[in-house]
Amino acid sequence: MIDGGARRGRADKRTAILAAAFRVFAARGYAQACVRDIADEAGVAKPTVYNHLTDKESLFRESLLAAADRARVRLDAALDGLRAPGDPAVALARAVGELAEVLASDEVRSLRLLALGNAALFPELVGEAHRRTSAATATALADRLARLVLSGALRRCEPDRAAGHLLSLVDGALDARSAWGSRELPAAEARAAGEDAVEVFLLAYGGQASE
Amino acid sequence: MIDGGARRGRADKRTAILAAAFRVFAARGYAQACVRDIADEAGVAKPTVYNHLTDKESLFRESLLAAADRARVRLDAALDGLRAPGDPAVALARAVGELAEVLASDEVRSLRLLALGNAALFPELVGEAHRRTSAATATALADRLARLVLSGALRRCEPDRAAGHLLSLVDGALDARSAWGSRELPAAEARAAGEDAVEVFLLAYGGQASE
DNA sequence: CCGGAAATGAACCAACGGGTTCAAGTTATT
DNA sequence: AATAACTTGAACCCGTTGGTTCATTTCCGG
Repeated sequence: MIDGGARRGRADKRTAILAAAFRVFAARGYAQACVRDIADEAGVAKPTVYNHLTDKESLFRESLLAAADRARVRLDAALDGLRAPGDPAVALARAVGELAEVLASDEVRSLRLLALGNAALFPELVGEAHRRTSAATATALADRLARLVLSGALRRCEPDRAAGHLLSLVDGALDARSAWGSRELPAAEARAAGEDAVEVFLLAYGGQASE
Repeated sequence: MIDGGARRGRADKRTAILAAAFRVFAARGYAQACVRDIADEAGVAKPTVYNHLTDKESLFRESLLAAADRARVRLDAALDGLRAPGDPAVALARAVGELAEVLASDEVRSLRLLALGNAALFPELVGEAHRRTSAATATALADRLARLVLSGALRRCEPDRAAGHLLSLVDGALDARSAWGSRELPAAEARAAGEDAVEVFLLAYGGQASE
């Protein structure tokens, strides 16, 4: 999120470049994206790109990590609904539905795809992106689930493990319905996938009351 | 699996080329893999490659689809254990453990990664690979689960939906434990992930006896 | 409004790699 | 043995693209 390098050039150009880079990389893939296109998309001249970032590789790294941080914010926000009081079951369905929507969004999907698809070239990025998004979401969700256990809405269990299971169900449902992302998934359907996941999750983890 | 084009050149060379191509693509990624390397890996001269396949793109397509068909065979084999008689719960754990091992294997992981990572260049391949592996496995598993429902080992449910849930749990567990595949997963751990998935699955779907 | 940093565009370089060609050697088939 | 198909290796062509240079213009802080 923060890296304290002495920035060169105007900051707004830099962020425009990184955002454009991510879009172009996502659309064409790393190798097929040429710096020229990225510069155009950013509304900037090619030398300007090289004034801000040393080379194409760092362009990829930085733009991807920035996207990961943006994704993290959105994922966290989706789970924030679980902090509000109210019926835990409906809150869970709502929050996870929202989470599924975010996970199915273009930006988040592209992020994961780009990291995975270029693992050969950027091995560190896979783990780093995973840490900043999936892993972070898992622990955040585990925290929320722990409270639900205490409140009796969920049966006694290990929150981390349960969070992993719930996220697996969501991811899996999204993958299956979109055929690995080859079919565009409308927001409503993504939300439905999330709610479906919650339903099964509650079958396994629900408290006595919700069974 | 079969495509009836009039084959040119010696058949053994062709299969060697496709196998080598898949290995090189998996190791370096599509764009970074050069035809020269593939020819070397196959123990063949470059023009020979172009004698069998028109260009690099078809080289990728064919090698990937061939790998998908190989994967399909292994996936089906893993589920075949469910046909044997015996305690359904242990059979399920064993079969899904084996399935997880196959899913975590280099070849199957690479296949998925290559298809997803080059979706921009080969959009059709994503759906096709998904159909030949994940989707096929899902329906095969659904068939097995249906029998388990009839035998009373599982509670009444829609087999397709249940199969999707079980596979989600397996995939998710593998992704989480390997950090999206960035950490190599030993076979034993993969198997454990599969068995863990079955455990939760049975919590949600187990018959009265297994609860 | 002034001065230095930053942005521009155009031209340029060099490496890389897909794809072809060709003459010579090898393998099957009849 | 003869013939046709296949393979080989090496050289070659050429488009693409990452990265640089530079003279000129634009922008922003003081």
